Amino acid sequence: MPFRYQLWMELRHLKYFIAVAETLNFRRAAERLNVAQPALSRQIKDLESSISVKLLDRDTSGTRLTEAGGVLLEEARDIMERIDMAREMARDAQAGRRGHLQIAGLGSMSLSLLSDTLSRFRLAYPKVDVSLHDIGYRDLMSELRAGSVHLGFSFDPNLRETREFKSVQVVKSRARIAMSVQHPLAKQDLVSLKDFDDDHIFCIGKAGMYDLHRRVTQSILSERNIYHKPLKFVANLELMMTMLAGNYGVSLVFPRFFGDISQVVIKPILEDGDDLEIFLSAVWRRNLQSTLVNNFVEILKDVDLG
Amino acid sequence: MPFRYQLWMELRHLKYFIAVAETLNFRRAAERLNVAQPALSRQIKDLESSISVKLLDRDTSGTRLTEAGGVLLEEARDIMERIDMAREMARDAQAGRRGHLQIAGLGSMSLSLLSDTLSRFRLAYPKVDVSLHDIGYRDLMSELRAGSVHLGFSFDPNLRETREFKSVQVVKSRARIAMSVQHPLAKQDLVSLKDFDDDHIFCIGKAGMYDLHRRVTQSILSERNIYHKPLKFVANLELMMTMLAGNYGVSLVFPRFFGDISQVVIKPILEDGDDLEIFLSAVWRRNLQSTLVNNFVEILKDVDLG
DNA sequence: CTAGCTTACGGGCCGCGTAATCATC
DNA sequence: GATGATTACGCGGCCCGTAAGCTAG
Repeated sequence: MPFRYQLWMELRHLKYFIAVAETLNFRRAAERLNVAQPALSRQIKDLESSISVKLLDRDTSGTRLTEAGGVLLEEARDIMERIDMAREMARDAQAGRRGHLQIAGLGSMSLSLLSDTLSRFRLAYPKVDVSLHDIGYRDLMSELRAGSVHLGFSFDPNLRETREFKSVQVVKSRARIAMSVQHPLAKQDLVSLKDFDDDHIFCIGKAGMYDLHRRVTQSILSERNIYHKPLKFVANLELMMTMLAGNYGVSLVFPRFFGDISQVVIKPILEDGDDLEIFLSAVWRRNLQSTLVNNFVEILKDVDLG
Repeated sequence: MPFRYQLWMELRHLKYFIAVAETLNFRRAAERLNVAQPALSRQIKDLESSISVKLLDRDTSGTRLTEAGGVLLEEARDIMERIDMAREMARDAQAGRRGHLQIAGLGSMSLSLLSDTLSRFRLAYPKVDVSLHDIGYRDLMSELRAGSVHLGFSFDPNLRETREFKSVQVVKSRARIAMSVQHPLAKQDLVSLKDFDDDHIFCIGKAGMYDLHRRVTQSILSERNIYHKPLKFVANLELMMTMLAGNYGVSLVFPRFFGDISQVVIKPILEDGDDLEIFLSAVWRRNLQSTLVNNFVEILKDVDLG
C-alpha cells in the first residue's frame, strides 16, 4: 500500500512565502531570511508551480498578494504555529507534562480513594488528560499488557511485584461489618462474624466487574466455616448503602474504601486472621517507561491515603 | 529584524515519522515510502535529535511509540492534513471559489436590491465570504483604492468608467413622488413637482452616509426653480416610510431602490428631464484582478434587477 | 541464520550564492 | 543609473541507496 500523504512542498517554501508575503519585497525578505534574493525567487516560483497557483503579483508597481496568496498566507502562518506547537507538545509529553493517562480500578471501591491524588496530579500536570475506567480485575492484566490502561488499582496479590509488573501498596484496610444503626448489634463495640446467620449479607456486583467483593466475602466466611444465608447482590456501592441503612442486611466492608454513610455503623470484627486485611496496590507494567505513570506514582506515594 | 519562524525540521520528517509510527516497522515503512531503510532511520534520528525528544522505542522486541511519539503522531497527521487543505484553499481562492468579498453600497438603498444576486452568488460560490458595508459614497473611492472594499455600488457618475475604475450599470430608475394614500393627490395618476409646496419633503439622512438623497432631491427641485419648504430629514428608509404612511409629508423616490409599502402610493411625475433618471452602478478598481469580483459581476449582469 | 535497525561511504540531486540579464522609473 | 525581480551557472551540502555491522532470538 502506498503512502497517504503526498509531499508537494516543504516547510521551507512556506517559511519563504510568509516572509515575502509579509514584506512584499523579495530583497528585504531575502535579507530577513539570510538567503540571497535569487534563491528566494526560485523557491517562491517552485511553490507556485507545485500547486499551480499564482500567489504574488509582481509587476512594476511592486509585489502584491493575490487572493490565493492571501488565503495561503493565513494558512501558512497557522501551519507554522502548529509546527512549533507540535514540538512543544512532544517535549511536554516527554517530560510527563502532557499526554493521556489511563487509570483503571476495581470500580468505585478503589477509585473513590484517589480524589486527593488526582487533584494534586492535576495541579502539577494540568495538561495531562486523565481517564478513569471501571474494569474488572480480570481485564486489568490484559489491558495493562495491551497498553490501553497505564496504571491499575487492584487488591489482587497476583497483580503485584512480578517480572512483568511493578506495584506500590497504596493503602490497607481491615474487614469490618457495616450495618444499620437499628440493627440489634449496633450497640456493641465488637461483633463476631457468627452473629449474622440471620442477616442477609450484601455484596456489590454479581459477576465480572465487581465480583471481588463477593470473592473476598465468601472466602472469609467459608474459611471460618461460618454459616450464612446466600449472599445478596446489589449493583453498586450506593445501592448497598441504601439497603444497609434500611436494615435489610449487613455487609463485610473495608472502611477505608468506603465513605461514611449516616444510618450505617461500621463495627470491628472479633475474629482474627491475615485474610481480613486487604491491600490496595497500584500496578503498572514494569517495562512501560512512562514518565506520566512515574509522576503519578510519585504523587500517589506522597499523598497520605490512610 | 530576523524571521519569526525557525525551521527545525521539514515536512519530509513528519511524513517519514508518520509512516514509521503507523507501521511500527522501519523496513515496511521504508517500502511504503519508496526509500531505503537506512535513509528512513537517519531521518527519524535527525527528527528526534532536532527536537531532543525520543519518539520511538526501538529494542529487540520491536518498535513502539513513546508517549511523546504518540502525541507528535496526532499532531503530525493534523499538520499534513492542513498542508493538503492549504493547497486546496489556495486553488479555490484562485478559481474564485473561496475568499473574502467586501461589498459596499450607499446604505440599504442599493444593497437591498442585491438579495437575488447575493443568493445566486452564494449558491455558485458557497465558500466565498461576502461582507456588506454601508459606507458613504465619499469613502467609497478611497476604500476601493485601498482594497478594503472590492466592489461598490454608487449613483455617482464620477465613480463609473474611468482610467482607475470599471463599472457596470445595474439598474436605473426614474424619480417619482411617494405619498400617503390619504394625501389629496393620491387619486391622481400623474403629479407635478409644483403641487407640493405645502408638503414637507422628506430625505433620508442628514449628512455623510445617506446625503445622496438630499443632494438629488435638492438638485432636481432647484433646477426647476420649484418653491418648497425646507427639507425634512429622517434617519433611514423605514422611518421615512412611516412618516409618509402617516401623511406627514411626501418624498422624491426612485421606486426600484425601495420596497412596496402599504399606505404609501408612488406617483409618476409630470416634469421631464434626464436628471430625473438615476443610475445605480457597480464599481471596482480596474487593475484589481479579482476572480471573485469578476464572478460576482457576471452573476450581477445575469440577474434581472429591473 | 534471520529479522530488524544502525553505521559507513560514495553518488547525485538540489538549493544556494555570485554574477549577469531584464524591466521600469 | 537605481531599484527590483528573474535567469545562468558552478559549488557544496544533504539526502539517498548500497553495503557492512550489530544485536537478539
